[in-house]
Amino acid sequence: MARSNHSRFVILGFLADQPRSGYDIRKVVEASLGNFWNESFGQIYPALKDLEAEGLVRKAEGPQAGRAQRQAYVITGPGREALEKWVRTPAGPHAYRVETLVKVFFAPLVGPREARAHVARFRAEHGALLEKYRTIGAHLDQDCTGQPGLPYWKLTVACGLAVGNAYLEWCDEAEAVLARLEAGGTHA
Amino acid sequence: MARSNHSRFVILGFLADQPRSGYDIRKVVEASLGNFWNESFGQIYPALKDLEAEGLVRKAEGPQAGRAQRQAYVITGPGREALEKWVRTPAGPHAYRVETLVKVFFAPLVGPREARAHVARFRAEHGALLEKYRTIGAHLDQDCTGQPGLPYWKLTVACGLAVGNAYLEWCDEAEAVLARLEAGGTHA
DNA sequence: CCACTCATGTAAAAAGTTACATGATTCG
DNA sequence: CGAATCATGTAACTTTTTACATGAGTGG
Repeated sequence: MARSNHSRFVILGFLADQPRSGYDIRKVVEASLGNFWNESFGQIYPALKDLEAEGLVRKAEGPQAGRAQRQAYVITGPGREALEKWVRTPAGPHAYRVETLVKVFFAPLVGPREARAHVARFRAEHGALLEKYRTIGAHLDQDCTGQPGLPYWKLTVACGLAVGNAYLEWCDEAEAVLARLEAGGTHA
Repeated sequence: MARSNHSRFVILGFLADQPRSGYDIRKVVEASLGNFWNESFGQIYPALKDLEAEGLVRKAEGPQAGRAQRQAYVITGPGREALEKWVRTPAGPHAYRVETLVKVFFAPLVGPREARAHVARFRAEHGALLEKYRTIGAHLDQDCTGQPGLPYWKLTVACGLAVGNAYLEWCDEAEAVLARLEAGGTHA
């Protein structure tokens, strides 16, 4: 089964919006796809080279805006076609690994106290994430008014909020269950 | 930063419960950690060899229950120690990649109709997942009554349910937004 | 001038998936 | 006996992370 190589298309996606350098792409991925996707330089720079070799992007000519070493890339016609094709393609199954849940699963080995610590950290993490999503949402409303992408982008933020809230509610439930176990139970 | 090599510990975790073969481990991971973790044979068999070389597990002796070729492994004292240490160690940041959200993010390129298709598939996927979690929850209640791990295991299922429901609710919201866009909007 | 950020890139390692090869056992 | 399942394992490949090396420009 041919692999889908998502990184390439994420890069193309941001070049479709405007010319950007590898460094720019990294930043914009972090700021917008944020916590449901990320790309490291180790992926971006080689991918840009490959994309150029295949004619899906080309180097922006002339003096670059900003710093001297900066090299922006521009998407090409075939690049746009490849991108749109990928966007239309059904997503693969949603695989996710949640280390915290695995540790809660095995927590009978170490007792409810340790499990509660995991839950507490998980709560802090997702609390912070929710804050971040709220900030992103506010920025979107301010900076992107009128842009056709806005409703789509807000939906992705809404998903982060919905799931983040679900995690926090689960933390409440877990905390209650584990506190009762710790109070009442005899454990190793 | 030394990597944590989670697979090893998941394997140890299931050997702590009872002796199992690589094949067994694969099955039990799928059945219990299910959709928030998975291990493939390509990870399990090499990992078992390594664990044995390090003295964290050993081969079960004598004729194996079940088939002839079956080779079960048993966790050792040091293995148990290493496992408990890992279970106590704080989980790393919760990284997750949601391909569907990336495609929704870039969907302005292809219009609301395509975005709705992504949402519909996402809904079907998570609907099925919720069913699975309910089944697992029911099995837990039936088969694991009285086992000390039960409340912990139920918590992991509860988390799957909470998040799955959040995804479904988001699908409703997304569907509504996109339907409005498709009806009213002029798009490329 | 020094520290910091901007910027590009490579090399190596780690992690994970997939496909394949092999053979035993069970069930119809 | 043939098909399906049980069972183990390897090799190749893809993907991703991490660490490192390098150097230019900016601000104090």
